Amino acid sequence: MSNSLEQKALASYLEDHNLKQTRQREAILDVFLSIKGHITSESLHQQVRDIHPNIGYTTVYRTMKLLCDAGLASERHFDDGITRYEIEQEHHDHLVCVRCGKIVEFECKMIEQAQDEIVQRYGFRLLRHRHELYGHCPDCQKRERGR
Amino acid sequence: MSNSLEQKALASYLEDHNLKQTRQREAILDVFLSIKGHITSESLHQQVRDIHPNIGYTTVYRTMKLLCDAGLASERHFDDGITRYEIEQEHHDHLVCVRCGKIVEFECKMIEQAQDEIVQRYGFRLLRHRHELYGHCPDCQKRERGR
DNA sequence: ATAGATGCAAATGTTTTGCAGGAAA
DNA sequence: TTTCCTGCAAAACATTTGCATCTAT
Repeated sequence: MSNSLEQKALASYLEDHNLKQTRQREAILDVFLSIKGHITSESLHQQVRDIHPNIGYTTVYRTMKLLCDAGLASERHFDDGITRYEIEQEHHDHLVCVRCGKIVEFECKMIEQAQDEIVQRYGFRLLRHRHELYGHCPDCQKRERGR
Repeated sequence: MSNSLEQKALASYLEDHNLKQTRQREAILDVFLSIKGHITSESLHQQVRDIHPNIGYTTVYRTMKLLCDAGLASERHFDDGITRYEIEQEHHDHLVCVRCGKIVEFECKMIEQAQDEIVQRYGFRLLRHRHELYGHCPDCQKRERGR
């Protein structure tokens, strides 16, 4: 186990909340951190099983909820309805390819400004937002033309 | 049953696809059209039951899928994971109050333009998008201050 | 008469919960 | 040794499917 910032953050969160550091929690965090992008509970469970065979689905769910509470992970719900987790980081939005499933992250100051105006117009107080663009990625467009 | 545009659209869709016009389908469409905003399957089922007591959940689901295929309804998945249906109309986005559940629709040309730029930058072809702002509505803010 | 629709019950897929045994503090 | 965790099995949801029956055409 590498001793990353996230590992330390988890340890201190656990300590602060009188929770225990277990091999399962470490293994799940390890696998989760090794993922580049977004991972489903199922895929996470499979990968954790490779290094920690007897781990249960339940523990994966419970631990991911814990990581979310600790601010290390966040849940994403794209249009297919399956929950995915990603590493909590600077806010960004997503471009999703509906053919191959590729997910690209983007950020746009202009849109954030426009959002603020809208929120003001309706008198809301903004807590968070989600903005997803669905389409075909360059590779899939090539593939389409190739046929 | 009123003979709205949507009723006629459904009738012609059914005819075109060799499907049958049934009392259940009419009842579901009637209730669905009477809703101002977004409705869950459960709420739709309850309301349809009031005017057509023996209708099954299954039929509600199947009919809503049919209405979506016919272009009269569309599915929405907000962050709570429960499917909601809305009347298919000009594209718009949503402001959602996370305290009381109120949903307000908005539209913003500036954002649409910014989106087009992003899509071009990554070489995607845009099919659709979703943009949701989550926060507290004015009423809930008042309530908060009142405490 | 026939294709298609319905409603029930059962299956599905995902996530949650109860609980007895097991491990960290 | 006490508190918290785990893994299993079962429950809980939302949604879908199989099937015998019914109905629109």
